[in-house]
Amino acid sequence: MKLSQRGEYALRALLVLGMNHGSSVVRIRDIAQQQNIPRRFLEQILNDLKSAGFVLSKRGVAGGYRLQRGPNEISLADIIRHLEGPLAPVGCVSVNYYQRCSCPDEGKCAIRSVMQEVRDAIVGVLEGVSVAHLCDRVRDLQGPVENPLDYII
Amino acid sequence: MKLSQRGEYALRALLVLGMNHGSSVVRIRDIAQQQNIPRRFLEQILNDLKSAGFVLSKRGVAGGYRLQRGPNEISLADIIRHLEGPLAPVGCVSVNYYQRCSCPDEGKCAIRSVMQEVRDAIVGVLEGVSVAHLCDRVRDLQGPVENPLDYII
DNA sequence: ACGATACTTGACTAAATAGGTCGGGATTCT
DNA sequence: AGAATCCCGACCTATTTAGTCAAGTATCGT
Repeated sequence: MKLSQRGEYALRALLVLGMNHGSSVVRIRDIAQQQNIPRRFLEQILNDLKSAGFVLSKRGVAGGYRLQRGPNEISLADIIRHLEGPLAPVGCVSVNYYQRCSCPDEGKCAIRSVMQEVRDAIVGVLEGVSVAHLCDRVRDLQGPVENPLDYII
Repeated sequence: MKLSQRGEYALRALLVLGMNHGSSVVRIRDIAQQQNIPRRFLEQILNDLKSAGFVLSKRGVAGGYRLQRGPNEISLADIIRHLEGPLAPVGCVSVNYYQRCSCPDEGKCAIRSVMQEVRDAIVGVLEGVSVAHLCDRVRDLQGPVENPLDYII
């Protein structure tokens, strides 16, 4: 479950969009500058998030991105699963990306039973946190600010 | 924290050594055959585990490997940390492999605070399980067997 | 002493993944 | 029309993963 750079960028971008939910759209360039993400790379990432249904885009002069669903309907688990694949440390305990492993009997595999616990622990945290929750944490951790763009993410 | 093939092989090998603790040593070939691990690759892995102090080796005709410390003194966290590096999903919440990330203020980073919880959850499980615990689970999951080599791991 | 058996060491390789970059096309606003 | 913005696919380089291989060294039984 090591989060790739790509994954971290995606989370940061979605958090920016979450903080600006309600206002129209945010430009790639603004997100890239504010978060110090390579612009071209971020284009690619947002495109991916778009085809996955996390965000919407608007083209043209006043174009940009915004969240497709409400911030409280998107869990970090969903996002990371889409970006990085399984949350589980091994395929044989993954619910969404199950893959049989080479051991003779999964039901009797001790390593698997531990990994199952690890998976449950990870999923427990990530399913419980939505983009909206992240936004709350930002506001909790920093004092209230006038302009949403002033929040440091 | 996706466990690599190498890491899984290492855990399986250590579990075999744990189940055979007390008897003298176990040959690479036996572990490889029993666990269906490529022999040459396993050589490499055990060598690594040896220089890390997890196992001891004996050369020559009646040679093989055994655990260096007692099975209850080796936690899965230790093993995986050595093999795969940080357990934390991002470097900025890793205790043993801390690495500063690019965000302006770690103390106010909402993503980091979630990742911190994920790390704690993972470490909580893996620190709590030793090779000895794994062996217990094997015996719990399978009925008792005469020969330690008959346990399916 | 000697040969068989096992571990030891270091180099090597092929394929996949990570982390980007780039050029040019399609839309939309003014 | 023209500028700004997203869209799309191809491309690139470095690192990691999953192994393989050859030759060397220690140990034991006879």
